[in-house]
Amino acid sequence: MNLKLQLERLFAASLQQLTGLPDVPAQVARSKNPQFGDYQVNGVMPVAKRLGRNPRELAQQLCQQTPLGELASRVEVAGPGFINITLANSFLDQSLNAWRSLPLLDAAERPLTVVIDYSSPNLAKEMHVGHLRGTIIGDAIARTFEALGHRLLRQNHFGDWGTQFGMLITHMQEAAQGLPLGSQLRDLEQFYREAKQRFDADPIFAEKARQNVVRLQSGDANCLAMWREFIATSVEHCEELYRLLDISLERSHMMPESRYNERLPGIVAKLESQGLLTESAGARCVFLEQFQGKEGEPLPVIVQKSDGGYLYATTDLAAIDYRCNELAADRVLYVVDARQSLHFQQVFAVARQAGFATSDCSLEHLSYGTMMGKDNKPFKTRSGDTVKLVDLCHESIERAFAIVSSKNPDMPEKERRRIAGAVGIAAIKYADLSKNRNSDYVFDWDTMLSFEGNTAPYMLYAYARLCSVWRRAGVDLAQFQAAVAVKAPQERELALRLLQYGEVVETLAEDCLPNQLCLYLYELAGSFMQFYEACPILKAEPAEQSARLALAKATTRTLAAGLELLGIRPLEQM
RNA sequence: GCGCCCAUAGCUCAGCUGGAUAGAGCGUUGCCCUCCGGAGGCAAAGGUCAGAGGUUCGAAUCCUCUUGGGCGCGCCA
Repeated sequence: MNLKLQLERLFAASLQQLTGLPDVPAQVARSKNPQFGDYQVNGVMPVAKRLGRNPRELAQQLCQQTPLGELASRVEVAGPGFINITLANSFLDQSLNAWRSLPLLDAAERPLTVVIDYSSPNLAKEMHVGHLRGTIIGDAIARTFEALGHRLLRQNHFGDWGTQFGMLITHMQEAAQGLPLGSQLRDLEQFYREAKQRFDADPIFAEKARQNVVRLQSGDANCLAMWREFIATSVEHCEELYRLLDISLERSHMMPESRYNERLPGIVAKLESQGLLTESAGARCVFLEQFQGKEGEPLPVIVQKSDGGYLYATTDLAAIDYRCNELAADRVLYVVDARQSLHFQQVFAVARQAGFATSDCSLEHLSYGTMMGKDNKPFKTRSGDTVKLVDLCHESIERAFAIVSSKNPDMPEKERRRIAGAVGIAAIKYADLSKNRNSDYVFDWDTMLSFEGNTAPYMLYAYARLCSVWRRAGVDLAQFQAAVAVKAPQERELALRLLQYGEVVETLAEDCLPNQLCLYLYELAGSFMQFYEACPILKAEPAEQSARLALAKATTRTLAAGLELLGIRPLEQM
């Protein structure tokens, strides 16, 4: 169900017929202003300009030649050459009634293999707020592609192989005596800080750490064993968070850096055989003309250090090779923060040049901005430390619990805890997802936990209210079958909004901006609230009641499905 | 020095990739409970879209410059 696409095709076809020009888009868009109908055709004016014709005249002809049938109740030329379309109520009814027995989303006409690289924490430390956005946004995008029937492959490219592991292993060797390792690693952040302190302060420790990196990478059994133990603990920490945040990443999606280790020499060899490698100050680099550094000197992509070690650019090249050639990806999406944009530009360019990425494989860096505190500086604790993700989640749940308790003092505590758990996590996710990922955003507890405005609590409330209607009506949602019959303006508005679900989700798979879906769901919830105020359901006459319940059912399904794409579980009561 | 991103209502943010009179929420000022969950709905006030040029039927959106902010630029990831 994609009204926009349906109209676009109708008008584009007759525009082509009318002008003889191939591939002219009709530029159908939702109308912002209700006086301009539901949809508008914007594509006539540019074409008229190109052909030196009168745009209003051409628009008039286009209206007459486009077979809209029963679809529209009003089609008119307006302004300099817009065509405004008002859909017929009967068409809205028919479409909604047909939709009842269909999946909410159409399967993609051309299913793609889409690889998405997200979350990808560094296992040396515990996950902190810096990982939040990528994890949440990536997860929503992944769920969306899946729902549209694409072949979606999650890749959790976590950092388990860097230089820091030498440091951590050394600290484990020296500090592990006495306490069992498990208890030491309970606070990974603390453990990392201690190791880092010793590394910076003690040259002997630092030297041992460097040796341990070499031993680890060359397969020393002892080092490997300690490394495995550390990684296992760290992975458990991540998984605990994924469960808490309801993130769809699982073991099978783990494709850490270490897994590319044995491929790295081959990557460098291929670059060399293609004459792309240059040695500079002992390091092996690829220089591309389009990248310049300070003072206009060429900027290298270093793929092998002077000591022979490999770098994350090398691993990323190996990952591109794997994703494009072995996984046969059509699109590879990197949900990584904006500061790495130069890195990805370089790596993508080298990958193309060297043929690791074929020309029909699209490499996309979906970057996102920084999470800021209320002071407009990167979000930190009062003492200036990074905030651990677990702590953030628990604080959110606690705050939600206080709010839920004040709203429902008589509810059993267990129930309030359950609701607070869902609301607290939903609030964090929704606050992030509802903002355009490209910009930095200010993290504010009061705004995100507010029940007013475009927030998780408002959305969950709207859903709970819907569920309450079903309980009151004594009707089983799954069993209920009745036809929609739109009359009141609020019913019409809601019906139209419902039918736009598909086009919104399909757009999301194009531009990967989940805030578009949030906005849609917020407007849907708003349309429902207005309908709910203006059109009584339970007190209506039987015929009217079942038509309204039919609208309510479509709303319930759509809201639940949309929230699920965002990784948010709706609550039946709150 | 070079490059990327950002600047929209008092505050927090949208603006669907160039469409008509720039929209929400908070806050402010009012209104609506004989009503299915008031955790709601309705309304008002609030704007030089940082500034200046340019492109064109049409610009918050594209181009150039200026100002102000964030980030990144050789062996960390």
